Amino acid sequence: MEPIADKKKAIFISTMELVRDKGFHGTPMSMVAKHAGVAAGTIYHYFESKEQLITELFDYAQQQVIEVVEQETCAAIPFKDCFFNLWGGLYTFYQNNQNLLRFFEQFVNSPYSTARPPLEEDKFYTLLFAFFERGIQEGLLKEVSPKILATLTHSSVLSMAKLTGSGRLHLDRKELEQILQLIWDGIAFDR
Amino acid sequence: MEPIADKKKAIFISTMELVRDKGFHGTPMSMVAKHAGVAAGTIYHYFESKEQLITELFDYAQQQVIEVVEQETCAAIPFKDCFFNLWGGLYTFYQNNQNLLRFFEQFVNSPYSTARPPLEEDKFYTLLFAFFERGIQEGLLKEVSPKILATLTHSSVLSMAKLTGSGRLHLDRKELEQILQLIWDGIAFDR
DNA sequence: GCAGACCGAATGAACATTCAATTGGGATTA
DNA sequence: TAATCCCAATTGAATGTTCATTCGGTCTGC
Repeated sequence: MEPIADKKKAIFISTMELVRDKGFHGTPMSMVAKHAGVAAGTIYHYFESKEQLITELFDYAQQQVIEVVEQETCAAIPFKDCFFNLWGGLYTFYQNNQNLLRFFEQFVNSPYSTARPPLEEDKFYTLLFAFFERGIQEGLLKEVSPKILATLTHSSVLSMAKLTGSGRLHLDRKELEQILQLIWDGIAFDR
Repeated sequence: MEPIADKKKAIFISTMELVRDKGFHGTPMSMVAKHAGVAAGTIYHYFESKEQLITELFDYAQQQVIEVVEQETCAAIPFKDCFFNLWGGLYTFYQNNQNLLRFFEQFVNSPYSTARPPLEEDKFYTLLFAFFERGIQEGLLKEVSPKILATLTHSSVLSMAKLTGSGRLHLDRKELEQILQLIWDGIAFDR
C-alpha cells in the first residue's frame, strides 16, 4: 500500500472517530474538516463527495483487517493453531480499534454497503472462505458450507469485541481461551 | 399491549421500511409522512421529534422479539429442546421480518442506542441471560458467563438471518439443523 | 512564475419542525 | 331530533437551520 498523504489520513481518521461517536448523520463535513485540521474545501481535493469519502474509508479500514487475516492464516501452521491465532488476532485487532469496529458495523448495516459488490467479490470474505475450506479439506471441520463457518466465526469475534469494547464486560485471558475453545468445539469435526 | 392507533402504526411501519432501504439519514420525515399516507404535521402529533420516533420504534420492534423469546423459553420443556426452539423461533422471526432485522442492526450500532439504558436493564437481554443461567444450573451448558453464551448465540442467529435474508444464500431445513447442532455443540457441556 | 495543495466564505438545497386553519364526530343542550 | 359546542386529529405551506458542495483566491515549493 503506497503511503497515504498525511492530510488524507487525517481525514480518514477523523471521519472514523466522528462516525463512531455521532453516526453518519451527525458528522457534517465541516466537523470532519475542523477535527482533521483542514479546510472544508480540502476534503474535496481528495474526495469527490461525502459518500465517496465514506466508501473509501471503508476500503481503507477493511484493508487493515485483511492484513490481520493474511498474517494469521499461514498454510505452514497446523489448521487448529491457525484458527486460534486468527480468532485471537482478529479479536485483539478489533479490541484495539474500537473506532474501526464501530464504523464497520454502522457501514455494513447501512445503505452505503448494499450498493457494493457482493460477498463473493469481497477480498476479506474470499480469504476467510478459503481458510475454512482448508479446514474442511483437512477433515478437521464439520462439512458445512465454508461461508457459514466463516460467517459464524467472524460474527462471534465481532460480538465479543463489541461486548468487551463497550466496557460492559471484561474478559481475562482464561475466559477468552474458554470462548475460543467453545467456538472450536462447535465447528470442529469428531468431538 | 394496548392497541396502537392506526396512523401511529402506519408511521412505525413506514419508518422501518424506509430506514431499511435508505438508512436514518436518507429518510426525511416528509418521506415517512408520504409513505404512511399522513401529513408531516401528523407525525408530530404522535412523536415529539424524529429521534423520539426512532427510539419508540425500536421499543415497539423489540417488544415483538421479546414475545418470541417469552413464547419459546418455557421452563416445563427440557432445556435442550427449549434452546433449539428458541434459536429456531428467533431465526424464523428475523427471517420473516427483514425490515425489523435491518432496522435493528442499524439502530444498535448507531449513536441512538448508546444513549439508552445498559444491557442489564434491557428486558430482552435479561430474559436471555436468565435462560442461559438455567442451562448452566442444570449442568447442560459450559460454565461460561450467561452473558457470553447469550451474546454468542444471539449473534449466530442474527448473522444467519442476515445471510439468508439478503438472498445471498439459501438454507434448507437440514442445513439449518446442522448449524443449530453446531452451536449447541459449542456451548453444551460434556461432549 | 507555474502548478498543485489548500483555504474558508458563500451558495443553494434539503430538511426537521411549527402553526394557523380545517375537519369530523361525540357529547350537551333545547 | 336538531342545533350547538368542543376538542382531538389532521393538514400542508411556511420557517429557519443545517449542511454538502463550490469556487475565487492564497500559499509554497520548484
